[in-house]
Amino acid sequence: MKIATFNVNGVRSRLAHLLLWLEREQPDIACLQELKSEGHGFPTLDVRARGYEAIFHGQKSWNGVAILAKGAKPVEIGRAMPGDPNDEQSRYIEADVGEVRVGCLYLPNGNPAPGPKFDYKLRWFERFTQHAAELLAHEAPVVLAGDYNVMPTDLDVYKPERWLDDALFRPEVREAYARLVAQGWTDALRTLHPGERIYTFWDYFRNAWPRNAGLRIDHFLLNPVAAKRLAAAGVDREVRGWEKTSDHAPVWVELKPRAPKPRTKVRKVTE
DNA sequence: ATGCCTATTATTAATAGA
Repeated sequence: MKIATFNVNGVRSRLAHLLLWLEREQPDIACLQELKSEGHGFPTLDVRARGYEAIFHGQKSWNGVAILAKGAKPVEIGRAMPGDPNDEQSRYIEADVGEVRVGCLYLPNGNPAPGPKFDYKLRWFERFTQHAAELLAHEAPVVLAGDYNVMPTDLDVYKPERWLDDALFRPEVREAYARLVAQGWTDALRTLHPGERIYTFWDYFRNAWPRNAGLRIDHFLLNPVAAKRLAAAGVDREVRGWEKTSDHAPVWVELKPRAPKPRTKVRKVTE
């Protein structure tokens, strides 16, 4: 089973990119972020024509998240991150797709830091961490996928010293990510590719893509049940090279099928 | 220290992104 996450940076302006990517890569589940569109702008019929059913949490102009699944509509579990009933921003949606629980997130950017936006980011991170603690022990595989807006370590930044005061790399944010992972989550890409430079985002500025000045900010966290089945993980870098493309590339993981149940012992005789 | 580039919204400029 292939599960992907893709910050599309505008689902309407990036519709052709999204559809071409779905046709080529055929993920079983796709998490999308930065729809930048209200619900009625979501291309339900276009993705259905490619074999996908979708649920989404849209918003005018900004934010917006969606979960797509091949052949079956995701069963929505929730769309509001607990902890702040006044939070109006569409940054999270959670669903069951078959046996897999999927959380699709778009964590706040937080710049400029310090400031109210940075405070909001840290509070959101804390709410997410509390929610994740409940999901960790779920009996079924849990996959938390999306744009976390944090580079976890120096290895995840083309030039760490330049980003020290940025909201994506400040110590508070890296520590928040580390605390989350320490609950028992597996960072899928880093676990399968230790020591490797992996980027998922390249700024539109500064000629970042041609010179590979990238950041790793889109992540997959797996609970122990899912981590046991982790078979492969990667980045669809070629998408970032397309014309008028998103500044993020899609990221994916491959989970092995569920192990067959051990043979049952001799059935108890009841009478 | 700031802009670079891009999308959205609302009217040619402001805001947000990372």
